[in-house]
Amino acid sequence: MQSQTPESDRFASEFRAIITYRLAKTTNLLNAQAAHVLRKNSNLSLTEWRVISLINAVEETTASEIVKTTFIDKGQISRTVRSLAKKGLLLAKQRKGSRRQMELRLSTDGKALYRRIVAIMTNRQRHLTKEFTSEELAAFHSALDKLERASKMRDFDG
Amino acid sequence: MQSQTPESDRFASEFRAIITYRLAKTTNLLNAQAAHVLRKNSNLSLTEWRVISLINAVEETTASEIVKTTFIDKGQISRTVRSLAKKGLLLAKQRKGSRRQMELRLSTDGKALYRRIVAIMTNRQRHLTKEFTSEELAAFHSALDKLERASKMRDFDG
DNA sequence: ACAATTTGGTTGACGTGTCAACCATTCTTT
DNA sequence: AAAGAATGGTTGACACGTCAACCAAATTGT
Repeated sequence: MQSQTPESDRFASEFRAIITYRLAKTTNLLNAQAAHVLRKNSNLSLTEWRVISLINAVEETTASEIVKTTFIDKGQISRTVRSLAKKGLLLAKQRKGSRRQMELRLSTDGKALYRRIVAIMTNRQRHLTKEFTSEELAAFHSALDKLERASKMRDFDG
Repeated sequence: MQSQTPESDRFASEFRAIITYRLAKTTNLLNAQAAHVLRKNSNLSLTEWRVISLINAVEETTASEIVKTTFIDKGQISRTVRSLAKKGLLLAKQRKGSRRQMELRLSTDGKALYRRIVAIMTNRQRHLTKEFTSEELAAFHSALDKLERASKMRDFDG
């Protein structure tokens, strides 16, 4: 068995203070957890799952709209859409009045899978936030907003 | 020009609420920012930078200790250590009394590079947190702690 | 109507992250 | 002292992310 104390070592104090480091670590842990849950309950990757959720939320969308909201690379979205289509989980058809935009929707299988997985993921979300008061949650979101805004700056030398 | 509103679209409300999604997005933005800053000011990858900082903080360490604190994959650490050694930024020598543990330290070049980059990164850290009160910062860290603890659970079905 | 620009999407190359197998060494148990 | 388990580290295979080039369609400017 290993020590339970998180970061029970001499790095601890120095690095807990660095916000990006902490954030990256927590996100990695959470992503690994999500990937594990998905692997166990489906054959979806995390990106595939995110794309499915997104499409489900708006019924019908396009690749570029997904890119704009998620900031996931457009190449990756292109490939993910194709793999989901190949798995029969989404339907991509020409949007009428356009010869290049694709109208993306979940297939019947896709919707069913979504419903099955979202139930599990909602449990997870509940578990993750159960020690948060609603004020804490709001504060957390607002902190993320601030960080996102601050992430636009590119130069810190000079 | 594009709309300035973050997520000024129909996905917004649904997904802002999902904490892991928000977290992943913010972390991606911040990591991209860090990678950009590093590319501009050095030839270090983000992982290399993290390893350098870690080693600097404790003077002397081993690969496995880095793995334990960062949760970065040990294979990746192994390769990163090698590439840093190849760049002449760190020294890996046999720890005495052990024929397999490597004692890792920064070289003179490594220390100089660290000092140069850490100045920039400290500016960045300041920029990122400048809109935070110290209470907000503490609350943010505590929220990350809670999430980290909650990330250990693996099953949400059943 | 035409050229120039922007947009939607695809592809290839490459770097990084992740997993599992593996080996040598060290520690534990008997 | 030997067997078995645990540890430190390396490697290969592969999935995923990221960047840039590219193409066709659509929009804008003149």
